Amino acid sequence: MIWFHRNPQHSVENENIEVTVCLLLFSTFFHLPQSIEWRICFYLLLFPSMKRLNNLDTMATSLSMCPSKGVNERKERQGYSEEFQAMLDRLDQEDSYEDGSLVLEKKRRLSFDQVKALERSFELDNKLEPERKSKLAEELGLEPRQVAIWFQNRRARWKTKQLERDYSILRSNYDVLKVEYNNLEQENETLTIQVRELKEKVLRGKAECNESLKEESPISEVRDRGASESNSNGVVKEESNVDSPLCVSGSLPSSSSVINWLQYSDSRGSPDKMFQTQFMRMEEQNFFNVNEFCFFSVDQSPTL
DNA sequence: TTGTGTTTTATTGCCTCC
DNA sequence: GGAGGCAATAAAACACAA
Repeated sequence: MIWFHRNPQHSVENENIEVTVCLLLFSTFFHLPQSIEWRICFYLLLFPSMKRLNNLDTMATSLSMCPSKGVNERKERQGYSEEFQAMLDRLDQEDSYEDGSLVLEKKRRLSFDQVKALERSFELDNKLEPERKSKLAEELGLEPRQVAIWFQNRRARWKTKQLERDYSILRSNYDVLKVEYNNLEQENETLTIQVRELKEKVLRGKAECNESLKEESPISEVRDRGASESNSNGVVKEESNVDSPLCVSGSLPSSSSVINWLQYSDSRGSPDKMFQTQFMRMEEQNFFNVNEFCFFSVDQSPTL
């Protein structure tokens, strides 16, 4: 009975041959009749579902090793007894109808030419009007519904491809933006470092100024005292502040005083020109803030 | 040969439009 | 309410590696 195994990818023809060989052996062994009717009955007994997979005539011809085709079907059956012929007809009819509707054929792929014609038609217009559907169906020997289904599935495939294309475009745009963002981030970092260095220079300049003032203080004190003696309204103190604007004790220099100090020290030739130029430019653009040096947040990620 | 993944054909259920 | 479109899915056919 190992012969009767079922395999989904096993062809019906091969299986019929195997069954036939097995039946012949079985019949010989048990002295059973070896007529074609007996073989088919035996076959149907063992494989009641098989009558749906292949039509009975194919099975019968296969079992009898006499293949028949199309118009010869009735002729092939003429060799059967009347009762058996009637049974075949009855089974054929049962096989053709199920719950009042026709049993559908097994799923068949469209031929190359059919697909080519449908593709051509789809390229012209991916929507199918009833007239075109009927015409195409007639030309290709298909059911109008098959044509409609093909167009429907083709539209779905086209849509999927289109989505993939759109995605790849968006992806490449995103990659470009990301590279630009990384460059800007790097630039921002460089500028931040540069600003920090400038700030340190400013503080260092202030310290140097304080030291130099300490050295000059006895002279100025004498001068101040003399001036205050001659003029008691404090004008001289202002003059001394003009000479050294950064030296206002106890607070950081204001931006205007920093500029004045730069001009002052430039006249003496101590800070370098580049430093002054950058500093002035930042001052003009209101970029400079003593407590905050970052140009923009680096935490902000690029978005499309 | 067989298991598995992909493609193609077909069905079902829902929605929109006329 | 019927026709047609669409998304989700089933199932058969096919391709291919092991």
